[in-house]
Amino acid sequence: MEYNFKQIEKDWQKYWADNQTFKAEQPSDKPKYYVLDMFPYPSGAGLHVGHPLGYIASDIFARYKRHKGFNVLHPQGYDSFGLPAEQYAIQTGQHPAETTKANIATYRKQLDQIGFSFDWSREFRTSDSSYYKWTQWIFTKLYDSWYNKSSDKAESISILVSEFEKAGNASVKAVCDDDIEEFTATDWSAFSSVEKQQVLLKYRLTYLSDTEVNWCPGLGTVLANDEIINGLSERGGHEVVRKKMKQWSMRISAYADRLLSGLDTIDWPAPLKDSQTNWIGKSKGALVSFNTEDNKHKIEVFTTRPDTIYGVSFMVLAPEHELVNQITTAEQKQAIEDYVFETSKRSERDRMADVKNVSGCFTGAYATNPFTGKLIPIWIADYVLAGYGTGAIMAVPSGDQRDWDFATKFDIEIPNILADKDGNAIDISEAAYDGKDTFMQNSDTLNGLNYKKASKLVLKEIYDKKIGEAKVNFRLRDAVFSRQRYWGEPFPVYYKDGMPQMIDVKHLPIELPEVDKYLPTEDGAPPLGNAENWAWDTVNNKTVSNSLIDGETVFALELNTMPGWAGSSWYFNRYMDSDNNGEFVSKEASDYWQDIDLYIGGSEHATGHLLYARFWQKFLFDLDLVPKDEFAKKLINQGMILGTSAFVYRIEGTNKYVSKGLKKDYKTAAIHVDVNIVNSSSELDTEAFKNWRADYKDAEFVLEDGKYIVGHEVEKMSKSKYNVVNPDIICQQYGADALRLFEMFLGPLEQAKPWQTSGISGVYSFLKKLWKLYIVDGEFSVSDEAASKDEEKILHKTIKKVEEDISNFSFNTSVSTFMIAVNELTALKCNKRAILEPLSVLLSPYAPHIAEELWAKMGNKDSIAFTEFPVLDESKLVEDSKVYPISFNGKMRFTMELSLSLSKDEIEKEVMAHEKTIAQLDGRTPKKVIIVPGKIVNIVG
RNA sequence: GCCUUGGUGGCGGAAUUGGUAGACGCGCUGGAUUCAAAAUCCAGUUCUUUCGGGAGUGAGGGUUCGAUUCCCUCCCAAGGUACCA
Repeated sequence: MEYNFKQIEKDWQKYWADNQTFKAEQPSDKPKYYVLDMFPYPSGAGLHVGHPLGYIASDIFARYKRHKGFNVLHPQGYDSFGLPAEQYAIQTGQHPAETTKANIATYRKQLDQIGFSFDWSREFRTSDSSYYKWTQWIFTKLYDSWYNKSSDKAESISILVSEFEKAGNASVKAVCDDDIEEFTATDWSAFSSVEKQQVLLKYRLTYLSDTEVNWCPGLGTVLANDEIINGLSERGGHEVVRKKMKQWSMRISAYADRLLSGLDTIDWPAPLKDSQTNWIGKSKGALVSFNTEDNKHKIEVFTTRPDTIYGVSFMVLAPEHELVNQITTAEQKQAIEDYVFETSKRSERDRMADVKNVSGCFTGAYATNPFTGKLIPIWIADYVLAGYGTGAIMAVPSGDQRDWDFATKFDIEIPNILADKDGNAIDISEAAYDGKDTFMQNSDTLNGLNYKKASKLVLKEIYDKKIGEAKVNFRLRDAVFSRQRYWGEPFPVYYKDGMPQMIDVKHLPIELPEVDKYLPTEDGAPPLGNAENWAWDTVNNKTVSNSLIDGETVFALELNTMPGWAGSSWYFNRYMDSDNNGEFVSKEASDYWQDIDLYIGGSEHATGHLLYARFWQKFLFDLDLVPKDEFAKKLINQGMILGTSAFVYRIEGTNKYVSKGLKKDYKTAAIHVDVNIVNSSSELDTEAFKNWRADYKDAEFVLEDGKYIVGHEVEKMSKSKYNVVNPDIICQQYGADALRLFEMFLGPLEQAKPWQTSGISGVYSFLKKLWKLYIVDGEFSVSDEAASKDEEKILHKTIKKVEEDISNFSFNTSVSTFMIAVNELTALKCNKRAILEPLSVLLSPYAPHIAEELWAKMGNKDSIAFTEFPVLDESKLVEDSKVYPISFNGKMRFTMELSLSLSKDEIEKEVMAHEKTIAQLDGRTPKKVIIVPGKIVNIVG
């Protein structure tokens, strides 16, 4: 009767699959609970031990909630569109769909052997046309919508059209392009069809525009800001340059305020909320116009410190600013052109590399400070960004370090407008002072006022002078939604007279066409330009050969595809009703499931997926298509599991390797070595090393004590560092239950922690010990005897801790609790059903296979999965009492912690039992015992 | 620079209304069992010590009878972010 985990795990996985044990009920009278993992992109490398961490945690919670009587939705699927499959296709010619299919098969096999309680009947892939049909549909909905600032929500574009017909656009308050001219109802009706479409495009929530994009020549595509790290592409590390292209964009800026305020309503980790807050970057300030000296031009600036306007001594425009050419004087023309050319040549990367370097060029023009009336020079400099604010600033060198640096370098005046509370000027000779705890000086009507009062007053004056207004500015820009890639959702869009037209939902999905090669075409069009049947027949409503394009009934289709985040921005809604062919999700399903109760995934999605998904959810909510405007109530970021890399030390210039302890005597280079040929005491298998790779065939070693000892370092788990541990091997050697317990035991869920395979022996021997509890004289046996007080105490202690831990997501300490319980029960030789049955239920979320097996062996018919969670009986918990002296109102008192279950008499007894201790502590004996609620007893000395 | 999180034995980590610091596991040491090994079981394992003790949760200070826990200053590490006006 050995603990045969291989057989047990195989049997129960089959049982769960055959019985569809974890299929969510629908409809159901039970309360719902929706637990979701961020779905994986199925990469070719398969899973390593780090990947299942979050899945194990969510699985524990899902199983726990089932025990608690909830109807649990715990689905899984795949985010299967993406760049790696496409890159592989470019290299090998293999269709991305094939690669993806094969990778998913591997993933599924790996996931299944860990014993997750996923409801696989709801599985889908974002690359399924039955799924992306609805991604395309949501796109058309966005296209058919605009953002009404008056009602603060998205509305149908037809409402906007009827408004235009009635009264033009003067009274329309919308989030839209900023280059819109006013028109009346008469103007509107006079517009041609194409003109009308052009106007409407500026209002739609998804729109076409010439956008300056991050073009990555290495990948042949456009990247979003969050796909760029330090000026290089996240994938591949290729250079990224700025380029103008006609692109679809998402008007996420319309939701900036709601995305910000919505954060207060959800239970997400603080760092994640902070990074979204930063990303949205709301800043309150003012728009102020400065006239040029000749009064011909107005330069509008955005500032968060309008109170410092008396300290403005120059202005700076971004080199790309549209007024640069118009205001530059003849003498400065050449210098300015040179400077603009220089900056445009510099890549983002160069610009970031020398942030410290102050550069700029004088335009020769002057503007008037509207408050002081003084003339101030207008410069251009690349520290002012065209894309933020108005692309121009009023420079206050006394209060802004960059302005101070600039003024110092180019010898511009630095007027001091800042004083302390006593009216003494603040020293700005060495650096600017950017604190807000100052009082104004040399500022006319603002003198002596603090930051708050001065800001308020100056805003009023700006408004009265009609030179500006208060303004809230966001860093968040509209998201570019076009990718020049093959392996993504095609747009449901064709072009008529150069204007985009949506294809009706009736004719969706527009399926991804076949192409012979996955690279951009010769003339630089996206890969879909290679497709031969990529035209839209508006009579028969189907895709047809490009040769039939006539501009009358057959039109060219959009060649771009959607970005990776399109499919992942709404998928959580689809699991609620994944087989529905008529709707993206039915009203009944979304009314029942509502939103995700617990969402688990990595923090790397903070400003990508998690922001876009919130945006789409709010949009769908505005259209009354989903019941909640935030899609996930609670979110947990699981920490990464790091690999422990191993190193050998090659003596420089040789093929000789020195053991770690002796390396200080040599000049060495550390080289990664496969962790699989190193044993648990850091000893290298030198023969395996020689056979590992051809270069090491003739390797020689300098040993210490006859062994080669490797060095270790904790790093991210990755193939190239040879530190990847495959869960398959762990499952083979120790079983899925041991893997699950160990991953939880490693440390707090949200924290990064290193993997050490040797540590798994602890949880493995725990499982063996548990199994042995049931074996008496070689036979499986449980006793029906009543449990003793000690045994009950062990059980209830465990119930209490495990339940607390699960609700706090501290799964790591539960594992310790189980170990302690089993050690104690082993010492008592307890094989009583009254203890072991509830213990199995407690353990089942963590180690479901062994729990089910023992549950069945104890003679229970139904699966343990739906058995009620054991209820805590506090009276069984008799803890030892503790005595502490405390001081209260000057008198010496004592505090004593007693078990809750004790009666008044028992408390008296306990107190008297501690009399001696108390006397020792304070030299007195207690006179009176005061019992207060809870477990504290005050004893007045 | 800014924001966030964290800093406890050889290692991963326990310890919250402030109350016996180091649970549990790994590793290590000794023992039992074995022809031997594996497995298993038992004991020990923060440091230091003249065996009475003493010190100890990144450093320093504060509050308190009592601080890993609360407050202040600083140091270090990890993650995010950045010419954002």
